[in-house]
Amino acid sequence: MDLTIAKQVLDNAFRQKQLCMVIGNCKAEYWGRAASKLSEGDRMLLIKGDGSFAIHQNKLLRPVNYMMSASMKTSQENGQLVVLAEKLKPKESLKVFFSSIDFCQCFEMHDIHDVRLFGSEKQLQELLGDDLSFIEPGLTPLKREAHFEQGFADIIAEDSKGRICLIEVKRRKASLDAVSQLHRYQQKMKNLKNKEVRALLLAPEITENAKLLADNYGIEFFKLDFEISNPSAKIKGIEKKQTTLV
Amino acid sequence: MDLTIAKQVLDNAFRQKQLCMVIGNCKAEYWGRAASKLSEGDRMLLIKGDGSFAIHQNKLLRPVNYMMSASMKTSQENGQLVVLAEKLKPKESLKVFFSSIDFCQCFEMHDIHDVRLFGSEKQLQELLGDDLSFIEPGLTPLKREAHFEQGFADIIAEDSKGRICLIEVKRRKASLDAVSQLHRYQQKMKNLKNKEVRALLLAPEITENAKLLADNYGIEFFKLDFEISNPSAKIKGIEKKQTTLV
DNA sequence: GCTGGGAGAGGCTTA
DNA sequence: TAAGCCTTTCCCAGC
Repeated sequence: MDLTIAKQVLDNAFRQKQLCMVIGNCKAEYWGRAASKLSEGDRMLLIKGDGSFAIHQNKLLRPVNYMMSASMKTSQENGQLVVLAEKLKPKESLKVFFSSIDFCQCFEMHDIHDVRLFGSEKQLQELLGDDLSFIEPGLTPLKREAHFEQGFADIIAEDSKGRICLIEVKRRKASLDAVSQLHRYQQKMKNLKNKEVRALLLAPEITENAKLLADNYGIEFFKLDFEISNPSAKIKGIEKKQTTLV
Repeated sequence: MDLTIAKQVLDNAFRQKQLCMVIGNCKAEYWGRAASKLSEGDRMLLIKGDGSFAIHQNKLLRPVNYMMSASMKTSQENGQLVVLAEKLKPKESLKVFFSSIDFCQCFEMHDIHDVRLFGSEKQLQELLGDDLSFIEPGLTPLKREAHFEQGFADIIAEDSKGRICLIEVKRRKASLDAVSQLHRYQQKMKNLKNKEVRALLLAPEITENAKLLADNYGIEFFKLDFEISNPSAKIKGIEKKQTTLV
């Protein structure tokens, strides 16, 4: 395909915020938050109406080079079609050099619906929030998402003995990060209230090291059994995993 | 475009591991790690030779629905072209229903070069590893074996007073996570060696709360000044940020 | 605008 | 295979 034609097609499409696809042999240079060089090869350039700019190889989900909210400019240099994406804050530039183009076409896209997702962490929290006796008898919610200066806990509750309980819900296997995160909230709350604060971590699983760290911090782990149905999610059960006494 | 033709084009392209692009009006259903429903709209389906499967809207960098390493199957149901992506471990399925297709084409992609990235965290570590006196006079790296055996800090060194120093390098502004991460290493090392262990956090910046937490944990923060040049990165300077005495 | 944190995170490396 | 961690993470909600 002729590079000059391709340039015209793109320039017009940018104005109309169409979805643009270019396939051809190209190289690319990025400079900004990092820097990169991509040598010649067949790639697909995907440009979207909101300025999303992505160079895709024929592998992996993610683009090999990309920019969000970019301003685009095309030009011809040395018999190549150059597509430049630029951005301020942070200052970035991505330059693609097409030596040949197999395909270049743009489409108007009519799309008013966004995806509805079920089984997110937030949804699990909501399912739990209503009835914490699932977790432990006498546990009553105080307020959801109480904000601290350092982040927040998913649920704050009070147990039957009047102790504050911070509850963190994870939809995936809990890792060291999750334990550290909850520990930070626990420490912060302890300092605020100047009394004992329980920390409860709910997750479908936990890694071995994370469990050790949780035990070390006095964080209680509960196995959260849930299923993703459609169009929602359902808590099937919650079981406390006691610290193994050595 | 005729749906039956599109089906043939795709079936053939899957066998040849080509890059496939389909544009048309579709809806989609996902079930697996979570569940989702996407109502009708114009979208682009991008399928790659390695089984990467992505439904793109005309906005955002990321696909609205996707699957990696998927097995693909096409079929026709009720006058719709159905493209099904499935996977085991974890068990997932993504079904796309095209009611109409504007475009469907596949390309053989010749591409042997991958991107070379400069300014990664690992590269910064390597630049530092050679000469720690940048950070503090008398700081010397410990044996590489120790680094590998433990494997949980970027760099392990010894200061002029013979104390073990754990050094964590971050290429971006250090957050609470970074501080927690380094603190975990510090605690672990303390328990192993049963003596004082210094923890040094090197980053271009640090958030306010992260700095407070670092101070609280006795983690020392150093401002790391580097620049991304081409084709590499360069450490420009390292300056210790003392705890502000209130 | 910055900060914190989730994500169906993805993707890589090492044990 | 699992765990841990980096990413030009992306993306969003709060402040």
